[in-house]
Amino acid sequence: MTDTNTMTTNFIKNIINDHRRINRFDSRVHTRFPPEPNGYLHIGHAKSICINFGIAGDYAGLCNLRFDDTNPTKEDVEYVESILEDVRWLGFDWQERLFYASDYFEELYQCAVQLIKNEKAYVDDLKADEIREYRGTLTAPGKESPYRNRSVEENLDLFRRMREGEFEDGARVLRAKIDMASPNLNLRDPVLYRIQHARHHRTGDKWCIYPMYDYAHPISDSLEKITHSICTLEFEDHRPLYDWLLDALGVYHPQQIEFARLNLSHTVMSKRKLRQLVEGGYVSGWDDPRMPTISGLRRRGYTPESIKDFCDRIGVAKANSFVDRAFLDHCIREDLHLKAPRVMAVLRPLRVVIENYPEGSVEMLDAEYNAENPELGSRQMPFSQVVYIEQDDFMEDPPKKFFRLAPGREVRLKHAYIIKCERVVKDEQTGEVIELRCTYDPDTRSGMSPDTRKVKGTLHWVSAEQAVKAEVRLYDHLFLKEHPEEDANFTTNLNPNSLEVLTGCMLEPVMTGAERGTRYQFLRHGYFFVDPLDSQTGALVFNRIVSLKDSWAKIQKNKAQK
RNA sequence: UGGGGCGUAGCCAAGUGGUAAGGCAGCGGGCUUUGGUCCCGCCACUCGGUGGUUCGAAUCCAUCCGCCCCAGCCA
Repeated sequence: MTDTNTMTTNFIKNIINDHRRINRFDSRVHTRFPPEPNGYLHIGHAKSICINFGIAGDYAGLCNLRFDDTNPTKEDVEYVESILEDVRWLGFDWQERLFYASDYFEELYQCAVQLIKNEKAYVDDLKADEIREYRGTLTAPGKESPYRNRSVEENLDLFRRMREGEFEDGARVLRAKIDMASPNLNLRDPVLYRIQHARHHRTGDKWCIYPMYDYAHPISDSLEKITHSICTLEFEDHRPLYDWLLDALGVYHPQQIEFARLNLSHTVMSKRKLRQLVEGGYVSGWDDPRMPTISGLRRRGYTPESIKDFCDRIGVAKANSFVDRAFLDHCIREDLHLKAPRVMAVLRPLRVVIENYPEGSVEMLDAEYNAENPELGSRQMPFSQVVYIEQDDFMEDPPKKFFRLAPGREVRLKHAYIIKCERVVKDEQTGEVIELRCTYDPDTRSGMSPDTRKVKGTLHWVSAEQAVKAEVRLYDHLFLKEHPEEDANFTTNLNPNSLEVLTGCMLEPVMTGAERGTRYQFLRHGYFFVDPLDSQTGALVFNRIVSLKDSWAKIQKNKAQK
């Protein structure tokens, strides 16, 4: 992993540096990550998590984890549990500072009472659609509710009775008394509390009125003595309300700062759309390895380090942006490059018989796990008369620059010998190549010195007799289009080939013991993860995390386009 | 047509009056028992456009253009 984070700067850090220069907030830095438990976290949330916990770490400050659980009808403990797991998995520690907005319901209520007493809030009897009408439009000012000038006593009484459950859902709301003519719609007497006779996942039936985000959030930040309340751009318009409320209450006042949320190419990021993919059966669940959710990336085999590195390197700014998926791929390849043992796996086997190799004899060849990281050690690989190679590594009539196996041509089998293709055996019916008859040069075993000849191609292979069968799942972009959300019905852009399941894959015998949740490089293919749920000893299942870069495939693709 | 933001390479992004960092992608070459990695080189005479201020402007001013967000009793 690169160590760019400590050197990178961004506009948020610039603001914080300014604050520290003038000793604002006593030079403290205290952030918070405030998810609503109404869905699973995705990589966009990871960006926010990394910013909030990262900045706290950079300035020796603190970062709280706080659930913004103010809407019981949409939230659930299933989500809070998954969120806790995801943040923890990413490697962040909120220590003893796990909070819930619902912990503050009583304080929030008392603050509302104070606003009423100061004639800064009132109970409105208008119905939802009436409030909408009274709000006006983007260009026309709104008009004041007929209930706007009730007495403090009446407001206090009504608000208390709202809490006590005297009224039906939607019968009344508590509103801030600000300015119905404000060009900022958020200031046109925003709703602070609504009546919802709903059971809350933490407070149960204690409450039947629930605070709105715009009301609960600033006060929660204030109570926690947050210094920098970092959120996404769409809340920029809400900042005047955030500031108004805290000023109206005369309480500790954090600074809200907004940044642009992350968009990733070839996928969708909104909770609503991700939910649609799950509920529509387009994917197997929130943790489907094709999903951009934290749980999906984890199931796929991405490391927390690679995700953090990615988040650190994409930067933080206010311009809307679309980060290329290729950059995420780059980050995981870089992370696994030295970490992952490199082993042989033949995904689409082609049988090769080495005619001059003594039948029935097996020799063990030494093979290091990672030539660039000797610490990973080595293992023994059996070599025998019958091996499998990749179907793609043989062509009967190869093009110019193909330097793999072809009739009459030689290649090296990595860690073993140079072999020559003598004959091609085909299925009499279909004409399909079903076996290669080859010879080997016994003087070319790896490690022998002097090395005999140089050949252009080196192939991976597996000895047939000892091979371990496995299932391998190859993943590709979930969507064909770079920006699938451009179309109203984004599901039409789904990639029909985003998952390919290969069942007859042949692995070298050392892989028998591959443990769930571990990562390997399959030589010349990519990085693979032993599926933590589906893999069994004797029935191994691998997820492709990311392929290796493949310049041969690129050449082929460019040629095909011409 | 109200308000709030944002425009630096194909994609991110630094840059805060002194002459355009870095990464990804791409292209060319070297090395290579992974067509991987690694190494070397190329890739913005110009910062949305146009005027202006200045010895000097991506940075300041004016004006125009483009894109995003806001009319939930969601967050």
